[in-house]
Amino acid sequence: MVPNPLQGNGSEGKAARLLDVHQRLLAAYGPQGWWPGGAGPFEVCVGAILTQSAAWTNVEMALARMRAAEVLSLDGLHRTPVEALAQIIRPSGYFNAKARKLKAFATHVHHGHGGDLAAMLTRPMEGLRPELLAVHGIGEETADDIVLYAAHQPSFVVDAFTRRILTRLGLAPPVDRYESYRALFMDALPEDTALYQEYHALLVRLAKEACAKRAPRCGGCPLRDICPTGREWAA
DNA sequence: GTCCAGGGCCTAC
DNA sequence: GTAGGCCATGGA
Repeated sequence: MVPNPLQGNGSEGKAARLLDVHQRLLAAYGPQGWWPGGAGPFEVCVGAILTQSAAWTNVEMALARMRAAEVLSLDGLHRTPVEALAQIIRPSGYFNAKARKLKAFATHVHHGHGGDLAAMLTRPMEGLRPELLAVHGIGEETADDIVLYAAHQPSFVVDAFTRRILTRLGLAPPVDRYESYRALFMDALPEDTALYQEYHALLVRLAKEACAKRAPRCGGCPLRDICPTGREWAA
């Protein structure tokens, strides 16, 4: 069968629509420049863990406190007791759980790669991603954050925003799984790290700017004329 | 006061 | 294999 791109059914139609969505978001918001190297790979890894179910402003507070306490390094994570670390990262929420996760990450880099984070991150993502997933506290989204923004390898990041936006656009995959969403993007898009980084950041921008969970502002949404559910919220 | 934020682990069924 | 509880702060 030959999918009709105009109907948005079939993988080819979805691929074309996903490319169209990126073009529209880029035109509306411009490049977002998330984690463009200002934060080193280590800080990206820490940020990826701290941001789990937390607002980024809270993560920034925690990172600043870690920097001030001189524990924002692999060595710093090692020598700081988990209880002390938890107090430092308090503002990011779930601080006891996240302190354990940070310690687990540091321990893994130490034991698995002799403390050489760069060596770990230069592994091809086919090996790196499963390796990260095996670390306590690193699930699929966090692993992809690290692969994409710290290792600079093309693994698409799916978050709650991505799912919400695709659902409203009528582009959600039939099976509601992380991997289904990830495959949707990776099958549709060329394998391009910068593109994946920008696309994900643009989706987050859209979610905050127009496609909020409650009371979305569809009037100002750059996707309003290609979004089938926009009308429900137009008033 | 309520809701939400750049999730993941653990346990029970 | 999956649904539900749990972890917790700060801003809107």
